[in-house]
Amino acid sequence: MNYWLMKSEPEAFSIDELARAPGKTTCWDGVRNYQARNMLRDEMKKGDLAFFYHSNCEVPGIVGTVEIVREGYPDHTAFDPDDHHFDPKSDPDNPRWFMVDVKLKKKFPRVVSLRELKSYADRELRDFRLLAKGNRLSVMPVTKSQWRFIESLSQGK
DNA sequence: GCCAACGTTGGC
DNA sequence: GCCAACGTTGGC
Repeated sequence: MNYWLMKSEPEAFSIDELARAPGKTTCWDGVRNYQARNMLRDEMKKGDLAFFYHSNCEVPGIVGTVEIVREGYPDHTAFDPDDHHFDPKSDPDNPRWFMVDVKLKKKFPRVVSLRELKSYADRELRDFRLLAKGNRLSVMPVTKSQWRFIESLSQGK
């Protein structure tokens, strides 16, 4: 089993919206970056777990966990001219963009903020991709030890 | 709203 | 294949 981190702008889609969604499940659409696409399409497996990260907001940080419940399949929003994520270059017969389905596992009792995560950048989170210089990936791998550490942070104060 | 750091596009 | 111009991301 592998671990991941997935970013979403809460203004576009927040963890509370996921909690209200039917079956607490949603398709993770709109990823338009090839590196992230490859992970969604090829590497994420059913049963994998991912952190839900709120980006571009007042307190950016990790707000909970989700489970991958459906593996990579074509992102249909790329085919819809009226959709914000429409991409004329994605052909239904040869889709360029992919998505997975995720189900809410747990909303953390508190936000583990980016600011807090950064305070461990020289220690437990030394190689955390989120903290790497210039990192803009919206989907990225997390190691097991990083996962455990951040989960334990979310339980404490 | 600003802007640095990227990624993509397209002319040549 | 180079690279300038442009668009996006996302913290602050």
